[in-house]
Formats: sequence, structure tokens, C-alpha cells
Amino acid sequence: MKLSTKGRYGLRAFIDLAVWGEERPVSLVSIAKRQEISVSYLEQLMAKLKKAGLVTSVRGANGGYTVARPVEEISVGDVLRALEGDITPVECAGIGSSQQCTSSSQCVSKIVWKRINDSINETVDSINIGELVRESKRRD
Amino acid sequence: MKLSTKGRYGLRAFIDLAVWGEERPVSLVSIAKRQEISVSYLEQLMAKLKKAGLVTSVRGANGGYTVARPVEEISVGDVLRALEGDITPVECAGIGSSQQCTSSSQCVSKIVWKRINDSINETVDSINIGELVRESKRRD
DNA sequence: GCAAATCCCGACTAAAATACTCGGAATTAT
DNA sequence: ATAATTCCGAGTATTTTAGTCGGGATTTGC
Repeated sequence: MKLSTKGRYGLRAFIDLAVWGEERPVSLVSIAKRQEISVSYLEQLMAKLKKAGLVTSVRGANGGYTVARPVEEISVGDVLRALEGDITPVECAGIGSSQQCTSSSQCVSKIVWKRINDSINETVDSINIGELVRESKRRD
Repeated sequence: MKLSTKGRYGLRAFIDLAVWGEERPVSLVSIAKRQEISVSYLEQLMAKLKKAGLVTSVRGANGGYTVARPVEEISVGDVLRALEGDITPVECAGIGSSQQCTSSSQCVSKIVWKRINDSINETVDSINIGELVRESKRRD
């Protein structure tokens, strides 16, 4: 059970963007340098964030990315879900519900999966990017 | 971010064992049938549970496995950790601490990883196998 | 109008992890 | 002895991850 680099790098990149992008768009090259992530890979991550409406882009020279909404209104969960898809370690817990439980210990373990899923989502939704930006600035 | 079949099947198998193994050892073949998991794969999972001291085995005909300790004293976390190793979606959060944070947004995201890790572990440690066994019997 | 900087897009690939299977050895009850 | 089991190590197909790469489109500044 591991969060992939999409989520790990992507959140870092997003925070970086939030910190440095208050005035003008931030280019991928500059994020890449500060965060030590390759530009090509960052492109992929940004594409997801853009698709999710979390960042806006400006093309051409001096272009780059900007956070699309106030950082206080964006949760870590929003960012991670945009990057990773669902952040539920176990799916089954009742969405598509295509397959029914055959044995009762299958059903019972579902209780566990649901609680894990919920607790993760509550956690990531309870932290907003604004907090992290402030904390990051405080540390400089 | 997904819990592997080790954890998913393994917990189911363990619950099955707890439910059916109060009197006498339960064979892998019987668990395999009820849970629709192959015997060979179950062997691997049981090996891990045994190594962690959560089950004991009896070899030979009429042999099988038994839960090693009172089910009320075994948490879901114990079982999952035995099967999966650490159940922390992000490692970095300060154990080996070999690599130091270079940029501050790296450090800041660590706050997030730590909270996620903690919340998962609290969740799985707060559920014990006994509860699940009772719930499973109740449903029959 | 041209060059440089930038985002955009789709395809490709190497490496790692996952999810198993398989063969056979050791042990025990009947 | 035979059958039912656990035990052990190796092997393998599939999937996922973690990227790279090449080229195109857009914009700025000279």
C-alpha cells in the first residue's frame, strides 16, 4: 500500500505553485528545479490538476501555471484525488457494488475497508493548501 | 494507492479461521473453499501470519491452523501489518530519515503524510478481530 | 517575422511490484 | 502404507509505476 509518485510529487508541486505563484504564473521549469522533479513528468501531473480545475495555465513565453481558486478552498484531498483517482486502499466498499459478498467473512472485512477509506478521506479533506502554504512560508 | 490481495485475502482468511477454528485446527483447503482463494496462495499468507505469531499450525492429517491468541487481543492492524509490512502509504515520514528535505515544500508535505499514516494506523488498531467474529456470527 | 520560452499531447519503454503457480519435501492420523 | 496436511523455495505472467521522448501549438520580446 503506497501512495505513488504522482501523489507525492504532485502535492509538492502544487504547494510550490501556491507559494510562488501569487503574483504571476510559475513555469514548470522553475518548479522542476526547486522540487527536483523532471519537467516531462511534471507536465503529466499538471495536466491532471488542470483537468480537475485546480490550476489554470498560460501558454507561451512567460507563461506557466497558477492556482485556480483560493488556496483556503482547496483541500489536500482535492489535489490527491485529482492526481491519483480515488484514494481508497480498498475499492469494493460499496460503490459499483457489482459483485455481491459470497461468504460472510467477506462482508465483515468490508466494515474494515470502509473505515479505512473514510478515515483517510477525512484526514486529507481536513487539511487545506492554505495552511501548508503558510507553514511553508513560516519556515523560510 | 491500493491494499494488495495479501492484505485483503489475508484478513478474510484470518477471520474465517477465527470463526471456524475455535474447537479444532482449520485446514487451508477448507478456508480456500469458503473464501474462494487458491490453496497455494493461502499458504504464503499463512506463512506470514505464522511468522508474526498470530496463528499456530498443526501438521499432518487433520492438521491445520488455529489463532494463536485470544481474538480480542488481536487487532486488524496486527494482521494487516503481518501481511503487508508497514501500512504507511508514504514512508519518508521520518523513520530511517536518510534523506533530508531539500526544499521547504517537501518538508511541508511531510505533515500530510504523517497525518495520513497515523490515521490509518489508529483506525486499524481500533478494530479487533473479536468484534468482527461476533459480527460475522450474528449475520449467519 | 523570427527566435525563444512555454504549455500541450500521445506514444513508448524499462523497471518494479503483484499475484499468483508449481514441484516436491516433511509430518502426522488412521 | 496411504492420505491429508503443512512447509519451502523457485519460477513466471501480468499489471502498474515511473518515467522519457518527439513533436506540435501558443505567446512574448526583439
